[in-house]
Amino acid sequence: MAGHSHTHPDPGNDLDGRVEAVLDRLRADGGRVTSGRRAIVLSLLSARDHHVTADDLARAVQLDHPDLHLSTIYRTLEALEQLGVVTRADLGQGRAVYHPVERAHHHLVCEECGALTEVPEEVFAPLTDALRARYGFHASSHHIAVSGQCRDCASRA
Amino acid sequence: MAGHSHTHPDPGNDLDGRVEAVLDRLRADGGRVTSGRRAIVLSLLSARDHHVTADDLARAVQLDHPDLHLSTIYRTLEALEQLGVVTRADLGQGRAVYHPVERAHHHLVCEECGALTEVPEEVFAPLTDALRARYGFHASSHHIAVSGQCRDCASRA
DNA sequence: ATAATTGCAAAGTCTTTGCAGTTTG
DNA sequence: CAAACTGCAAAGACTTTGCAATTAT
Repeated sequence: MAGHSHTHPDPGNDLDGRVEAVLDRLRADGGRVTSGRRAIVLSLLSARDHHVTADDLARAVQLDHPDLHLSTIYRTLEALEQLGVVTRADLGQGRAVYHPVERAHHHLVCEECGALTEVPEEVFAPLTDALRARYGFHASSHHIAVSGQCRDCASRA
Repeated sequence: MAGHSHTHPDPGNDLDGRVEAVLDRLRADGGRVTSGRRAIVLSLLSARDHHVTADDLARAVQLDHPDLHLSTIYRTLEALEQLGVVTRADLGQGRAVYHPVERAHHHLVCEECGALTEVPEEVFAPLTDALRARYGFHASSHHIAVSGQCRDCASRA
């Protein structure tokens, strides 16, 4: 993403603006905005190419807000999820990752090395279409996790 | 409930024989066969159309073996999984279901009512082929859980 | 005999929840 | 001010593990 070179050294696209937009949605929903929440949203949006666990987020945010408790992270993530801002994807084993709702995608989880691969939704569309047609089942847009072996682990075997 | 043979070998398929076959594999692997393990295997194979959780299995087996502990179930399931006799499928939220390795299939998990739908592997084959071709990712045969809304819950919405 | 299995209790993960004190709008 | 958020501690669901006692082979 080539940056606009005028006055803002903003990475990619206007991060602060997007953060504020999310916070506004929170407010519009009757929620309050605290510095903790702002930090959480910022961290979440900054890492939009990564998937973060609640714990990842806690560690990141706690650099600046040492007292921000994990339970707050969970509660904030829950609020954001309800707003449709983030998606939670269960990877199995009780772990879940969160990420901003942008590109719809699914996940490949390597059972051996744990590697996470993102796959655009389109790849899954034929499947989800078939599930709807044949089973009446409406798959969630961001919640499919496929486990197996990643390329490296498979070739090593 | 048609289990009782008069004098026939079981019409559908010989359950006892299959149980013993599994137990033999256990022995062949250096394992021991206990009455608890036999009961677990029997219960597992009897319910092959159902998916059972470790807890389901415990409740079933404990009718006859009241002292059989949940940890034993888990350990036995782990052994059976290593033998390739059962598969464990993570459904998200830390829950897992086990079932004998027979028909390869995947799962649709309704986020609202929890309903579990089995889908034969063939339906997923185009997807898993694509994942292999495009990402080098080898999906496990029995481990895909798709969450979403089942037909009933979707129509109710 | 001896290595595997078992029950039990305890610990481990990840997540959720009840409360009382703080803060936001 | 009232409603919403927060930290804390505790609980919850599910699974794993260390041990000494038991049991299969």
